[in-house]
Amino acid sequence: MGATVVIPPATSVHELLECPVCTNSMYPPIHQSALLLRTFLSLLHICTGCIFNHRYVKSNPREVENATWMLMDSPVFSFINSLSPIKPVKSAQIGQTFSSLSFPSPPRAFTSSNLTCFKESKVLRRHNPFGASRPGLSSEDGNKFQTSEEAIADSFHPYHNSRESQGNFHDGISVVDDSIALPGEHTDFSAEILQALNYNNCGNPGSDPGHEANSLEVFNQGLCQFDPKGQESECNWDNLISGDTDFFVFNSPNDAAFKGIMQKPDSHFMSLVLESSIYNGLRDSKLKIEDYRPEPLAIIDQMQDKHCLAMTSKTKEKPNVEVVSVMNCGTRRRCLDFETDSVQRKNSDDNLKSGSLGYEKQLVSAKRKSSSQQCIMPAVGLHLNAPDKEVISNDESSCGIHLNLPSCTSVQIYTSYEHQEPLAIEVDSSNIGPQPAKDNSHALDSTVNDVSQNSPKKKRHGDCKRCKCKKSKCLKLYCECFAARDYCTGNCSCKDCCNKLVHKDKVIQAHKQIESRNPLAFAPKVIPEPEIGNDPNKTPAPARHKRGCNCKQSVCIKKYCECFQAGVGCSLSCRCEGCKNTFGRKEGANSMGVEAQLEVETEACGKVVEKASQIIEVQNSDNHPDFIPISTPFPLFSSLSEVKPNTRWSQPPKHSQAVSDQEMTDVLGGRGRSDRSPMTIKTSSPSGKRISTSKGELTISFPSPNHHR
DNA sequence: GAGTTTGAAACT
DNA sequence: CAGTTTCAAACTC
Repeated sequence: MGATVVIPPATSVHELLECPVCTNSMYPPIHQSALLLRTFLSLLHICTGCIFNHRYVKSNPREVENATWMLMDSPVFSFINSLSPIKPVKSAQIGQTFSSLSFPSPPRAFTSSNLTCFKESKVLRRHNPFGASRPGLSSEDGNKFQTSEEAIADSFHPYHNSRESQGNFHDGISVVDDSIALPGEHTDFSAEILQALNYNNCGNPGSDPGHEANSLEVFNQGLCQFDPKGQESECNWDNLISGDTDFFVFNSPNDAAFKGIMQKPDSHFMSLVLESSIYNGLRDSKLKIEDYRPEPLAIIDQMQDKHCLAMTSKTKEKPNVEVVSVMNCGTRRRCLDFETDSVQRKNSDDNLKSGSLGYEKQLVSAKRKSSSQQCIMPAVGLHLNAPDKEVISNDESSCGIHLNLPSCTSVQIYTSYEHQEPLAIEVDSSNIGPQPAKDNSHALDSTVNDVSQNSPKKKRHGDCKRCKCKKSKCLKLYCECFAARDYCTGNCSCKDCCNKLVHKDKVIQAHKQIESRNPLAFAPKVIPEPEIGNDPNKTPAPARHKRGCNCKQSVCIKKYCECFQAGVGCSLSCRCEGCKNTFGRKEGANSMGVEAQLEVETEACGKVVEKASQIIEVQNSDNHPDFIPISTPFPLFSSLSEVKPNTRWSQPPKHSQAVSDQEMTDVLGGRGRSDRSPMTIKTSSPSGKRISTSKGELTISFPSPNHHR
């Protein structure tokens, strides 16, 4: 307790952090479900691989995160628990504004894999959250908040009861930006904010009275980035834990961090907290904050989505900062409206003259509507300087966060609460520039998709749709959501769905029933494969499907095959016939004749080469500055890199659909691995085919037909 | 978007 | 445990 940890900042946006334990580059964030875990790890700069098995993380990133409960027994967790909160000793970068939308275009797509962009970190320093400097926050106040550890603990099972799982957790991590200066102009605002965020009455009878108010939110600048021209907008989940600049975990809104943020409306600050079913704890914390803000406050009941975004932006304009917390699955949502405009503040009583009333009206309207109609509200986050704009979108399909930026750029962030779902942003920048590519979501999609790789049956190419169960009531493993231990959302198109919080009992019952039948039914399907010596040829994949597939028709080269879908090779566990899994065939799958095998291999390899050629073509034609070539450690494309020496594709070219992210992902090893180790792609020719290039043209050479594995 | 194919899950 | 049915995702048109 009380140890001071100074975390050095990365020096470059593209600099990868180094795990102090293993000295490897840190594994990037994998998906959203382990947000808090990754937050902790990021703050400690300890990579996921050092928490879990490195090879397992490589091959089963999602499973690792699904197994974050393991952390509870991890000494690292104890270590984290023993640390006092962190606060930065270096200021956030200043100079990016929403008004100018000068966010740098982040790397896209493949960033999450080997190329995760760990942006510039702040030097963080822990401080004692139990110090006397907690004005206005009594111990009783503290009881109102679920600790971040509790949130994590609660999050370890999607069907948890956050209130039932009171743990013996203590302090959280607080990151305070000491450098945040308070423009006098905004002093009143901050005071107002803080006054508004009055916690004196916030209570949580169910909480442990011994608990200190704790980490409330995880914020991270750079999570979402907006292109100045509105042509590019992305949410970079990697940034969420990458130690990026302003990374805040508030002890409470009364905490200095919160003050700083709110007192500095021009600070470049963004945050996004996804509220999934596993984030009830965090959500509860959020709920507490907003519960006791006297006004303006709107309560939106009976929400089902699971997002929460809070954001402030650095803008030279005085933003109306409205923080809207969206609760999920029948829990309430709270909406905050922070006005920074002094005039508006002074005239706060005269809301008719201020835009905030517009918010209020709309929010209240939304509340009424939601209360009366039990509508499913998509995620709502923060709205900036857009009092005249729609605050909350009731479009279920949007399932996102609607941001109205001062520059008239409306940013719609689409994200499912589900960790495996793609995240997307749409930017309506009609007033400031060309319309963004319709498929802005694609970039994010790819980003998050990368993050969610190796997870079977997760992604459905850019949309927010999820399961479509009709008969199973989403209470059987047929249902992807249920199988992933997630609740269905409004994004699902299922019928008679019972996989909702309101049917929690049914869900748990079904869960238990299935587990009684098969205790491992919800266990990761892909497990690490022990290395076979050091011969890479004998280690087709670092993981394999636990039970193996049983494919008959698809010959394991389509997503019907769970092995293929998981991006792993087939193994002896498989009972497939005519296996042609490009990620690796099971031993003894060479029953086909040499010619047939060669044909198959040629076809498979040809497809890979074709895709690679497309990529190269796109790259050459696009020549985008953000298209960052990097060296490839990975055998297949080390050959391709001959086309462009030392070239690999950290991102797909922007605005190009010539090669989809998914395709690229597929080409680059299937599921978008999140580690940055060389990927094992079985198209590296079981028969020893070699891909070489000459003057930019790809050629494939084949060894003797007698060559077999 | 509708229909088909496919293989896992569930059932017998 | 094997065979059959159910189911929903993946795929095709």
